[in-house]
Amino acid sequence: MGAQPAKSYPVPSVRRLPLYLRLLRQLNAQGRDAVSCTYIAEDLGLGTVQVRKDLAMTGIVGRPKVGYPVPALIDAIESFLGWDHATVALLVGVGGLGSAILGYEDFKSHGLNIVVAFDVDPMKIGRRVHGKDVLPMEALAERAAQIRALVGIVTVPAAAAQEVTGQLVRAGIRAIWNFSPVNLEVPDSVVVQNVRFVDSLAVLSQRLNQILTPD
Amino acid sequence: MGAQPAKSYPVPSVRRLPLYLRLLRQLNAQGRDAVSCTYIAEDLGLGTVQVRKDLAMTGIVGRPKVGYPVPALIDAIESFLGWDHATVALLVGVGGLGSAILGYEDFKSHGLNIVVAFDVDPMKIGRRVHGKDVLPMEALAERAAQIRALVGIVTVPAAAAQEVTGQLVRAGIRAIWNFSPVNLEVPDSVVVQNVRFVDSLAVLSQRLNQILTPD
DNA sequence: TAGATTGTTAATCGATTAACAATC
DNA sequence: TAGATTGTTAATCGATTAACAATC
Repeated sequence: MGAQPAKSYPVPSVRRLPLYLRLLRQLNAQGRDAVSCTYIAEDLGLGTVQVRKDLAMTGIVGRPKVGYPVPALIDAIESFLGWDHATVALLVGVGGLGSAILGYEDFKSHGLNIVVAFDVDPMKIGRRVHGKDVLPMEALAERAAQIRALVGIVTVPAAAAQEVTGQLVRAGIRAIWNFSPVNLEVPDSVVVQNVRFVDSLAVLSQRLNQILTPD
Repeated sequence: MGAQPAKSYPVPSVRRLPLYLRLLRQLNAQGRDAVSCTYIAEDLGLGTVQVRKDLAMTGIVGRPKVGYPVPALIDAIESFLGWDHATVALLVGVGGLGSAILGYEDFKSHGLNIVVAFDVDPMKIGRRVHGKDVLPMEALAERAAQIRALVGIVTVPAAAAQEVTGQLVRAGIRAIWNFSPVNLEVPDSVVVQNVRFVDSLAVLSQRLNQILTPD
């Protein structure tokens, strides 16, 4: 008895799963029913052992000489990530990035169903963006409960991010996908995943610097 | 003689630099002229040794008992990343995400100057988006040379990403910031940095799954 | 001086890769 | 059967963390 160790998987491996999934869906569409690690590794520029380890994480079992069954592997990855069912999400902050995310059709095939958006701007409230209603912040708590939203997407300016996060947490949201540069404070019962463009830009800049100054 | 080993820095450390920079700029605006690792680590939720190692990478030297001089540390980070001068960038693919990036003012304070955009859509060509001209793809090579663009931002649909990348490489671009899900092929002389939303979503989904199913 | 803080060397931890046994 | 491929255990590599010496 007591709290389970809550088996944790390597983040780098989890991050690679969508890469596999994309390739596998292509292969599936082409009617291929089996694929080997060698093939996947070759195509994605990874090591064969790494691919095997990553895939093993999802519970899939391959067959020597044959490889992995494509449809079963797709199912295994989707089920491991919870992408076999749609998770209800809402978005706060209908600026440029928020609007782009509302219009990004791909999330649907990745387990995320963005149902409604919220903003403080009276010019935006009442409109529909990519088919989704933009409601006032005051409606957040009630609507979130109504639709049983589990994920909150934060695309507000930095100054508003923590305040919005508090509202999301109080509204019963369990995961926050944060596109603002702020380090959000949340209770342990809520998960935060950050997407910070400038972090990625730093790596780009540093590597560009390096190839430009052969010093 | 011979090719230098080209000293490489840990990617995780480089990715953390914008986090430090953001805090330091805040402190600087408040007029603080020195800051300790303890303070930084506390504020960002990191370890003090990690902060020291990361900052040491930029060449900054601190003073025991005092800490680091804030303005000098900002300069050190900016110069390490090449953010002390604007790097000229162009963007290809003026869809939702592309437009959002064109309007994202923050990149200017992170060394990136997005000068012009390109698209294939006749409805978009000739327009201005967030003050930037949208030109036809045919104009890419000439304009890229004219403005001496070093960075190409790829925000086109997956199907077009590799083709566009080829055009960018031929136009003399040295770094590609790729927002498409495709693994781009480029020569060794060109750097690619990927931003893939669904990779981040995978981590979010898996962690959400984990807190929802206490199993 | 005493003590806070930096800088560095050594130990730990976790992910990747290599070696090899198992199996269809 | 032979050989390709999976699955796993051990070795390596790199990043983080701990211990401690240096210094203002």
